[in-house]
Amino acid sequence: MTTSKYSFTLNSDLYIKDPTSSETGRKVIASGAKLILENGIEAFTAKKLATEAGITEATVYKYFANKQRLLQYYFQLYWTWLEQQVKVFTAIETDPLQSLVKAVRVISNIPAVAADPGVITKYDLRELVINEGSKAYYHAQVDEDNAKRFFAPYKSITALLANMILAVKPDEKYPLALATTIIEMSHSLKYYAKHLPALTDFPHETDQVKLDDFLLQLLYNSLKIKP
Amino acid sequence: MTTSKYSFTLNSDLYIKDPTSSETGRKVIASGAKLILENGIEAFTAKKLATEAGITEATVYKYFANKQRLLQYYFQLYWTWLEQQVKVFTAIETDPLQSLVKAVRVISNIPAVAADPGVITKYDLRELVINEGSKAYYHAQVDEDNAKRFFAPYKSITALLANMILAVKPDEKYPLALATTIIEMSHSLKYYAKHLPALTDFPHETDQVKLDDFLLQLLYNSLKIKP
DNA sequence: TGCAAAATATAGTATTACTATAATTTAGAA
DNA sequence: TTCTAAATTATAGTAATACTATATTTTGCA
Repeated sequence: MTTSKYSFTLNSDLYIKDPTSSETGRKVIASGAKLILENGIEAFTAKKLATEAGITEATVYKYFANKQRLLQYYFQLYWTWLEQQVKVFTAIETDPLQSLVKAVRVISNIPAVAADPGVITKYDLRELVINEGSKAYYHAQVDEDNAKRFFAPYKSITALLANMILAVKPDEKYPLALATTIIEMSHSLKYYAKHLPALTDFPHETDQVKLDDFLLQLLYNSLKIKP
Repeated sequence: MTTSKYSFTLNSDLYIKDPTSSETGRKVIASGAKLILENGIEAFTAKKLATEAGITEATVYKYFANKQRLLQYYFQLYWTWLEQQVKVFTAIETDPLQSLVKAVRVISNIPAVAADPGVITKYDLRELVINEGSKAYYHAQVDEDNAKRFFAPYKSITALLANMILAVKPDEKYPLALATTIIEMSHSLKYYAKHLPALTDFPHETDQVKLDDFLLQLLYNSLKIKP
């Protein structure tokens, strides 16, 4: 493990050379995210990344062993950052329920902001993880990768939310499964709203409000609390 | 659309030649499922399928244009079959709540049974869909594929469950999102229990009972009903 | 200024995801 | 039974991919 520019620790087994340690590395990250967002991970190749970033294919492989690792890098970066966000935004709350509600809102809704050129916004990073994130672990090598602790940040934010659930309802039988449900659905329902709206009751992209409302309802009802 | 051996209709755009119409086609389906289950869709190739099935690579392409279509075929087969199961098993119930509970149990739990050799069991088909199913729609071509109605059976079972939810609680604001949540989590929590148990409260594969209990709890609480 | 590290240019390999076509086998109709 | 059409095979080929290797050049910094 090494500390990177993001001011938190990412698993160093993910990369060969830390991409935050050089301008070239940062270009790999930014161009990779752009291309994966535009055309999906399946259409993404090292050659396209090299062309987009203005570097050579061989250089790409100096940073990441393969595209699965690059995807897992984004995955880890996202969840690590999101957990930090949750911690920052809930720190000011004193009431456990208010904390929990705040946490769900932070997880469910990331505002779009103007980007520094050549840097991925968190909004884009989130969209990347919504679209492709599940492929980081729905993979034949999941157990190996899990042993390398590649999914630790995802587990960590889930555990954090589960503990906040327990703080509100200490006798909750399934805090982890409930936390997992909230986190997973906050992402997948967003995807469905955009691409398979028949699976949701909030078909338009604009209906973030309804998604938040649904998730909070689910939570309130599960904790048997009145809003 | 054509009617196939499964006694329900699958979208004929999924295949070039109906694989249920010949022994060779059935071998493609059975061998494909076996290989995808064993090593995942990423490691799966037409050549391996041909070798496994004892046919030639060219023949495989007479049935399916590419492996994405084969995956979507399994996806559609599974959800079509599962919806039928739900209908069969809920037909005998008269009480809407009992119907709904039965539906959730059918969706969440498919018993392992002895296989006819050379035929995929529903249990294996389910595992395939749990492991790889999301890749049928988390894909850059999702909108095109949706326009071709490849996801119709998935939408259909979701709508069925949503209507059962409405039968129990007519003023439910988000019946579709709730149905989607139950269906999605019944599959993904099973995967997590096996591979990322830290995300669940029922770590052992044996704990199907706890998964069922969790999903029913979620449902009861959402509908504000006491078990 | 000199040296190590970083990046490039270049090349090459095995595999994949198909497509094409001619030859052979098979199944069913006349 | 023979004929025909369809199914399948055998064979071949192509463009692209996912890397790996290595010698050369550039760059950063002590």
